[in-house]
Amino acid sequence: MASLVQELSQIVGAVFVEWGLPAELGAVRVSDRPDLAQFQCNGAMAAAKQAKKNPRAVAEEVVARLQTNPAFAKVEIAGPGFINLNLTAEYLAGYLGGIASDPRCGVATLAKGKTVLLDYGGMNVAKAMHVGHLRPNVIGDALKRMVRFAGYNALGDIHMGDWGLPMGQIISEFEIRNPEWVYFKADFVGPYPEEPPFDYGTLEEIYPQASNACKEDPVRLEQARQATADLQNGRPGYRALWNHFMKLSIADLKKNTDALGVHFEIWKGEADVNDIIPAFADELKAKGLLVESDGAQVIEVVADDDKKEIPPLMFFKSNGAQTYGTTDLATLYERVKLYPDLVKIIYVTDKRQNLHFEQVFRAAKRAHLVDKVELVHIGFGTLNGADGKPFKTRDGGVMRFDMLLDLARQKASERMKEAHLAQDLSVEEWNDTARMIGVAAIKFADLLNQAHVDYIFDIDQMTSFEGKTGPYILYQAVRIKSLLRKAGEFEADSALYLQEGDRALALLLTQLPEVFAGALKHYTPHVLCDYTHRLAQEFSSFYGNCHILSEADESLKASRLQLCRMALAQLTLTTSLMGIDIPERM
RNA sequence: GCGCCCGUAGCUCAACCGGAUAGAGCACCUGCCUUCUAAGCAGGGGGUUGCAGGUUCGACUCCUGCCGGGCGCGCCA
Repeated sequence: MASLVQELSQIVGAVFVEWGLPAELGAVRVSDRPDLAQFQCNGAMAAAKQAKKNPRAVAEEVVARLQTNPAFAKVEIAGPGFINLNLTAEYLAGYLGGIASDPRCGVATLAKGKTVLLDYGGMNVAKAMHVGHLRPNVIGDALKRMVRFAGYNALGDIHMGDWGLPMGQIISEFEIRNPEWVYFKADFVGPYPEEPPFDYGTLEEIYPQASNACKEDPVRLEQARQATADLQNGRPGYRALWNHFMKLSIADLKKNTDALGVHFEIWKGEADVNDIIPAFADELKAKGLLVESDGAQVIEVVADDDKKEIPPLMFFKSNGAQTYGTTDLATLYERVKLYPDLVKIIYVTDKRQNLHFEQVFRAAKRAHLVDKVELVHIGFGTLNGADGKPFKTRDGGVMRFDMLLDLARQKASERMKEAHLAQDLSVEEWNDTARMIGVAAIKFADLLNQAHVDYIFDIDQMTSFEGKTGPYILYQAVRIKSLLRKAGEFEADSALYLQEGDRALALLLTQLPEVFAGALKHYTPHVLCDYTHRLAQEFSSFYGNCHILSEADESLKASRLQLCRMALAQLTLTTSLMGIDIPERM
């Protein structure tokens, strides 16, 4: 199914071809000047440059042919050679009618049978999920939904931090506190207990204490390092203890990500590649890529045309231990083997890891691991407080994730009370609606900002029902739902009669395919947010200025209800791509 | 020292591959509720796009040099 802009580009492109010009120059796009026209084509200027002709003369040749086309109500040349186009109401209505009942709202499927893996969790074992985990989860999940909607088999991998020094720090801390536990007895032959002798809260508490102890005391740090090495070498008691960490942590992470509405298909972590690392290292050695440097084993990643210094990827530290470079590269190696249809891996992490991923990607290319796989790193910016510095709680701490969601829910609830909204809801419905609005507020605000820039986290602003916010979008969508409920049954494929007041909304509804394609191509969900907001606003304007239920002309009423239904369908689709749900009432 | 990112309205942010008069939201001002959810709608004011050059029909966008802010640069992840 071609989008409207594609249809128009074909028409205009064909005319360019008639004049011996490339069809691509006939590309039509939505006009920059809606006061002058609905659509424009800039190809005449480019063609004139190539053929060294007068742009207006070229445009005139093209326009002469277009004027006879029944699709256009108006074809004009403006300025240096812009071709401005307006559609007839019939043509526009005909196009919209064609996508009215399309569950994809006119967006074509772009791919089939190919797998894209997204690595976006990055949460750590034994460490409470906090505000810093918001962006990778929200952005990664949205990108995954977009990739999936495009037709790919999209897999989200949480890639937990479960194998580094923190594990050794916690294990050694437990060993100091509870040396009598069977996990630490060298002569114990098992089996180890099924249930851990501690709960998740204890684990969460112990980690920062152990971490601090190691910072202050080199001897303590050495203990932790040794424990890490022993764990990685498979010491049974440590592995049994580590299994407890995993079980408790995953349960807690699931609770948090479920509350946020973010999901993972793959719950793997750094530890999962531990066993393949020796063989992988041998392969790298055989390829001559693993070289010694200052006692460590590294992969050089400098290129001849590099202007900057780029350090090698650290594969084995001088003490033989792994780094996150080791596990990231080995994970890549495993993923490529595991998913034969893999065409792309998208990593969503803090942008401060830019250099690390450049190193990993270069190493992977040198090792020919990814000859058929594209690697993409989306580095996101910092979440700042009102002072422009990294967001902290009042007492200077890091806000826990569950606190963050609860804060958003509370704020949403306050706003609902202020607005006297949803007063007839039951307590359960009220709380659930407040929760949905809170999550929508946070996700929309996060996605609205370009991923790579830092942004100011302002909970009052993002939960506001006014302005470019999640709640505003939901509010408009709920108004449509309410309207459609009142309208009752109506002809599903009613013909569209586009009056003056309906035109702007109708025109906007044709733009989703290009918006989606652009957002997907550049990995920019904020483009989708912007469109969603424009659509909500355009609907609101339409709603404020046009009679719908009270419209006496039955066919016009049906046509307007059809527009409402399409607007709701698109709002539902675009918000779902952001991981945002729309309540029935609010 | 080297490298990456950012600098646009009072504030928070957009601007598709170099296109027309740089757009939204907030805040401010003026109208509109006996009609479908007024936390809505209609309208208004507000800009030397950090600075200085360059490339061309045309630059927020590309190039060079400055100024200001953030971040990174082998054995943490």
